[in-house]
Amino acid sequence: MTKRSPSPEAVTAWARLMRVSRQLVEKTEDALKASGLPPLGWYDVLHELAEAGEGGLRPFELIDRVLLAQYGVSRLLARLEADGLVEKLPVSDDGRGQTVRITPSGRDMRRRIWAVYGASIAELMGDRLSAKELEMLAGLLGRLRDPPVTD
Amino acid sequence: MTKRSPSPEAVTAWARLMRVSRQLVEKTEDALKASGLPPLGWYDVLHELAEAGEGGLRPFELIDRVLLAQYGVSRLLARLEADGLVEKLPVSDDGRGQTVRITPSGRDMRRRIWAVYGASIAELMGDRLSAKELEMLAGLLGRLRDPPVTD
DNA sequence: TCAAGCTTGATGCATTTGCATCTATCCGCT
DNA sequence: AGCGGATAGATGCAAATGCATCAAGCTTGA
Repeated sequence: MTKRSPSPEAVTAWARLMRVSRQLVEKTEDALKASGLPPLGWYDVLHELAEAGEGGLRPFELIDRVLLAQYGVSRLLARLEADGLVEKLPVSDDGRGQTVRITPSGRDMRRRIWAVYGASIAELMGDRLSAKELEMLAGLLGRLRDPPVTD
Repeated sequence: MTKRSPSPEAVTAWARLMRVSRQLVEKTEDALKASGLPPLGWYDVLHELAEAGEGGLRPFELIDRVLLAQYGVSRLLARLEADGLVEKLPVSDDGRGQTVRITPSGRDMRRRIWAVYGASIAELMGDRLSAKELEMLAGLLGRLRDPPVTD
């Protein structure tokens, strides 16, 4: 197996990406903590479940959407359920599985998190780049995604 | 305190940034694990110490450079020292402090990690965007950085 | 039909992280 | 000199994560 060297441009872009993404996450997490709200991961799950509607989602469907390992989803859902933000329903045609649905209080929590999360996004991204630049950034990032996106 | 809403462009760019950065980190960590190498955080510290040269760095200087909390640095250095990759020296003019210096075996480890890390960057960034695009990406990300960069 | 193997989700155990706090030293001020 | 507060670094304890494995249910094929 031959190892390749990255170009200087690739290294610079990588370093910026790593540093910036961690800074943004950290600041947002700090804002959430300061408001007594749960971490970002909770929002991701509540968001996906809210979008899924009454039908809910199977835990394994959440794995790819929130980029967590199977056990990560399992335990995060357990915490959300313990807090009454989601509920687990047995699924008729598969005795192993369950369907997870967001509860009213889960929807409420999602809104409360978004008030802070959204403000953080507005401050950290919206205030620093124009709409055109944001689209360009999203486009470039889309090409790094797996699977790559070409919009 | 009035909460603001982010623009759709900002939300899209944010979502892409979050997802892509996590995917890239995950793939790179997987590659390191597959080679029996330590995680990315180890590289960051070894890299900073290698750049610092024989003079080494004080632990508190690493905090901002590697974006870790104070206790994170303290414990990561303890692990690196236990593995013989760095050494801690008392510092003459401050009895509280210490200077951390990379060892030859630390330099070697840094090289071994880079062989995999660099290849990962080349594959995940270099292969997907042109040099021009990488520069543009770095420029946009630089504006999101704290403190913002205007190069 | 039923054994072999796959999928879904949970969990025991070790490592890592986060938070709060601690010790030791240093600095500034009176 | 000596007190009060700040700074450097470590650490006890709780929570979260990673890894391996498990149990239960499903599917396939001889």
